[in-house]
Amino acid sequence: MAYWLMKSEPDEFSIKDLQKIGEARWDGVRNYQARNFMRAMAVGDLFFFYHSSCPEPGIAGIGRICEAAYPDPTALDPQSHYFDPKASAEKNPWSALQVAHEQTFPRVIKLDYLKQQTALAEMPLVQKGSRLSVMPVTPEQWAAIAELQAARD
DNA sequence: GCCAACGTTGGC
DNA sequence: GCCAACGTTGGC
Repeated sequence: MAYWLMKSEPDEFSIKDLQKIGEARWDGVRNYQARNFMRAMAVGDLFFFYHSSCPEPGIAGIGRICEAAYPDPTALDPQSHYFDPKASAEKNPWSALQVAHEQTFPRVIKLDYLKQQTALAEMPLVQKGSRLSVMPVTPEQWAAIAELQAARD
């Protein structure tokens, strides 16, 4: 079992949206590095659900992978915001996942607080200029964040 | 809304 | 293969 972190703009899709519907497709990723991480995910893997481009950027909860990577249908849909004219049914470079809600944190663990944690200094998330939207999380980092979360409630 | 940093595109 | 121009991300 592996750990990950995935970013989403809460205006588009938030941890509460996932909680409401229970399970959802994670799609629209259009970056090769992020896509490669998605393809490395296995059923049962856990991920931190991160809220980006919003008033309070930070980790908002936990989700679980319930279906491994498959071709992202939004790349083929001309109506979709994520439509890729270069993709075809035969050759679709983009991947989607099915994810399930696991936990919504009572309070978002804010980015500025995460940045203060020396245990998390290696995470792309806290590094200047990094825009990676899907990234691996080490067991140590996962434990450190879980501890931050537990310590506050 | 600004802008730094990054990824992608395309001419050469 | 280089690199300038452009588009996007995402914090602030």
